[in-house]
Amino acid sequence: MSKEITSRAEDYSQWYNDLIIKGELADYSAVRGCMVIKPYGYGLWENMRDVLDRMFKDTGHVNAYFPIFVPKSLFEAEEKNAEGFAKECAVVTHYRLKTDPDNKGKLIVDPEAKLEEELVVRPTSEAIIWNTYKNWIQSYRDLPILINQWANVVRWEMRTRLFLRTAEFLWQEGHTAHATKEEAVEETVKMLHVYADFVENYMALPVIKGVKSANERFAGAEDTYCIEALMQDGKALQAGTSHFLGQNFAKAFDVKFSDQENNLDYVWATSWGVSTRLIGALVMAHSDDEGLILPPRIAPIQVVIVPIYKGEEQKAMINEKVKALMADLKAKGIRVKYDDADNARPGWKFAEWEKKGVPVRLTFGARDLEKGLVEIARRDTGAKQSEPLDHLTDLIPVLLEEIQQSIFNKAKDFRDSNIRKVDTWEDFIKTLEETPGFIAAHWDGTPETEEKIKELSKATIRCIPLDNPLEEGKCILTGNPSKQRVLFARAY
RNA sequence: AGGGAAGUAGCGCAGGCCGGUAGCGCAUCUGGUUUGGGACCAGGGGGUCGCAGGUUCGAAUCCUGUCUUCCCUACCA
Repeated sequence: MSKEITSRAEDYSQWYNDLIIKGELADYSAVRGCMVIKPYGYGLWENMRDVLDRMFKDTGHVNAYFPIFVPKSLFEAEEKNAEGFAKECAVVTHYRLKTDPDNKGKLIVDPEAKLEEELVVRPTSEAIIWNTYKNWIQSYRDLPILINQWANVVRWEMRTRLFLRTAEFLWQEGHTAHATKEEAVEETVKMLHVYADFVENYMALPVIKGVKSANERFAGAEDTYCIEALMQDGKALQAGTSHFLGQNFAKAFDVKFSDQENNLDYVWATSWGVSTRLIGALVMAHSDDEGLILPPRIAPIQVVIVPIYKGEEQKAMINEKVKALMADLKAKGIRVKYDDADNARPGWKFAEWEKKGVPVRLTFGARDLEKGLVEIARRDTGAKQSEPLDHLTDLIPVLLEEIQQSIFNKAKDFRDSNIRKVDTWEDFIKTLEETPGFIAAHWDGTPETEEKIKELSKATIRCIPLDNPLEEGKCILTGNPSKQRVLFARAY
């Protein structure tokens, strides 16, 4: 936990925003609620995307692309889904502008160019995709369809936050169609595990896998599975979701298939997605007051080299040694950057790369090099040590892995020490105020009680963990009998 | 939508109560000296003070209206 972080939300907000802006990940744009992802931040997203894409393909999926516009009539076909998103849709109503007759040089929307049917800018793609699948599926031989799409979506949120909740965001959405319920459920759970694998092993962020309660379920889903992560201020963040959609979309879009016995039945569906919100999770979970801390496996730059020299002669000597090392490191697949800009001093560069969270910094100083040494600094711990130049090629890959593990362990220790069992309402409120984090508590299983708890405490049920042990108990609010604890937290 | 705050140089802010030619820090540009943890000196450029009215000899400042943004509630990957 960062020494400057207080429990006050606005301080934490400020800290978070500064990290992202000063770390060069993203910035606010001219468009309300939308962000500009800068090259460094986009590089991070690309690395995450590449790993996920490989995982999707390894589990049998292929990529495709569907339109950004969804005709309103298609959008409203699955009622619950449409209702769930209706409040936050951007809608295209016209297709042309014209010069304002009263004010030359200005444009107005041409009232003559009103669309016959409005187009919804996709907040998610189930509607357009299932309308398409209808034409692709006739027989069990056409199944399963295992498609993923990398896309942008728009959700017109009232309140926005860089990466966590922007009006437009980038994501992937998988949409699969299956012949049986069992196969669809299996797919839903399989993809949840893919997400957990990615977030834990690449983003170094421990997650809890679970199922959402009815209140928190995706609009139009039968079951929503999720991974939940804990941020440094003790609030939870939903890091990814995988939905079992049952036959809801198949029924809404009339997607039927003939099975092997020639029976006609509706298709079973899943959808699953993670977004650029993951970058927000990464920032909030690992950073400190000096800036970002990026896990080596997805960091855009894994090693940065800063030279320190006096005069051209030393500079040339250092350049030569750096060039040789860089060639070796690149041959091992390590992303390395040489910061040889001569308009900034070393101290400036150190601070700058620390803000950007580069896992390892090498300082090539003329003084050390005379002894054949190079200083290695770890971003995660701040530790510095000098090592012989000729050992670096072997040492750095090992060090990067060690840092990856170390960041994960730190986050896991924090998470584990902030899951608390609570049995009374008084303790529940007190724990939320004094030591925020996950709270494992009994709940009577009714949506009404969940709603009441949310109203009174601002805490929601984050999930019912997958491997949750059964345990007799009493609901913390109503005292009614309960068979298991569920995880509560205040959330982003 | 309800409650609170703010709009002044690219960024961050002061000035406002008490009207009198627009200020500071960072950034930027020029020249020079520097380089082992955000260098220093000197000089320069950049603003119709959110917008529209009003009061006044004179408005960043006072008054009225208006727009925008942020924070707290509601919604949400």
